[in-house]
Amino acid sequence: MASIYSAGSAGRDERLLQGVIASMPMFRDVDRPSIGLIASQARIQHCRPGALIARQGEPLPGVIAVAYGLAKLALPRRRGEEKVLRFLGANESFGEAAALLDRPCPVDVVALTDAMLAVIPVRPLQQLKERDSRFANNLVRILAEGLLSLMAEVDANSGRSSAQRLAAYLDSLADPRPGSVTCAILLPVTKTALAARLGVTKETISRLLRNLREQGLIEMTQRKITILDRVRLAGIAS
Amino acid sequence: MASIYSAGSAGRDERLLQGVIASMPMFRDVDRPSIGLIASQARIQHCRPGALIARQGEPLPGVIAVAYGLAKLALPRRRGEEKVLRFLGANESFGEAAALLDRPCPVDVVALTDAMLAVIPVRPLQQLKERDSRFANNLVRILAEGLLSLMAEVDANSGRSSAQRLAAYLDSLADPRPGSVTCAILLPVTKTALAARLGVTKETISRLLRNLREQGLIEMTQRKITILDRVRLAGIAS
DNA sequence: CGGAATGTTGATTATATTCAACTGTTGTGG
DNA sequence: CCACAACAGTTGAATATAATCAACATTCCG
Repeated sequence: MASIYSAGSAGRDERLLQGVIASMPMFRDVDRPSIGLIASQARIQHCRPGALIARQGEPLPGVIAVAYGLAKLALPRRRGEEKVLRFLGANESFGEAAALLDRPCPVDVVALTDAMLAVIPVRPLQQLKERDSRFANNLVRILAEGLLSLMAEVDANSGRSSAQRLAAYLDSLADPRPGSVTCAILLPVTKTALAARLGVTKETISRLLRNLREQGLIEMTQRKITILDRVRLAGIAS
Repeated sequence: MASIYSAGSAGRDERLLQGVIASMPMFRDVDRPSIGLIASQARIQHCRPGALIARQGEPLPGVIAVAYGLAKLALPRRRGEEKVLRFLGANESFGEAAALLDRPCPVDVVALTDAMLAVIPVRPLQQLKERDSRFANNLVRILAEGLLSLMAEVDANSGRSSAQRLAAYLDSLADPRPGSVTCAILLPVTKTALAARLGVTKETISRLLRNLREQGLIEMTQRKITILDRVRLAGIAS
């Protein structure tokens, strides 16, 4: 098992850090000097797939921003299983709530691909929050959005069958244009990871996808899935 | 079915409002004049059990603070069923996130007992947030806490059997002193509401409680439950 | 090439829901 | 105060859903 300390190589390229940090929603409209001060205390971290970026229950090294690559936020379950709460992609960040309250990390954070992260330590953020009302207001917005989207997540996953959750997920991956009848999508992660994301086993995902194929709703070649009847698919998601 | 407009009687007792509002964590250390200004735009609402205080998807009349009584936050499911996210008791509040972002209410809010609420309209709160950094910081704290506790909730409810969730719930109701072997607790709500809170049917709750009784872990007289073996109960919660 | 990771499939089992019937409790109006 | 309706809770039988177990196939990579 990978440890936090072997999660990957780290660096302090100031230019890179400023760029990554300045593009975070958190720092929107925050003045350059403040961003520079934060960047000067942050660090870059490169990760290989499977690297453990943060562990549930342990102190958070800081707010984690993904520059490129993909990670997952997961609740560990007994026997190496886990429930994936969400994926964390480029330009997304994690840990604001726990960092600001000095609470332990509520989830495991694990790299799914090669990834580059910026790790922004906690104290400078807490200080900036006190000093800069623009930043504080951004925090309010980000935390409120996080709360509502987590509620939406709970709403979507409770009281819906696994078939409905899968259909909804596939539909959400499809091109937002509703005009196209068929459309090709590429799963961003393995089917096993998708299963954990939907809260089911890989066996169940395999069977559900087979059903969709047998019903003529999709075609499938490994991670490439073609939606043949988006209307009926959306119907299943109900 | 009760409508929002028949949810109960409303009033504007200024003293009462100031007292209720000043005691909210949101307004801690906020100066009196600001609290007075907020209170002057808020209103008191009395509700009977079953009254619909806010409906999912509709605009929120404002942040809702409970002065006394009990309400539930619930995700409506098909056929009149629902998943209860949490109960809202005296001195708790709801709606900060949706109010600040001008988003529709993410859940149904329903009174479970006679209750008195303060309804604080959205605009004054948004304005105070811009003006008062103390208030903004309180908001950050409250939203971050809400986010973490919702995550803890998801953690507790996923991958645990209904028996484990019930045992954990009963244990959480018990007197925090770990010394006492047996202890009497009183369910704050009906068993049907408890079932919805734990995400199961009332039939399942009935059977689970019967099992606990048959195993000699609890005694039960209606809503009064006596825990006979707290250690084994905590063991079931695992 | 070979081994690890990923995915598939069938059989079996566990968990909780659904349906249906019934009992107990509570609050209200006659 | 009692009758009765509405609500809350119990119980058993049948059913649905997805997990688990076990075996095997496929793909990915070094």
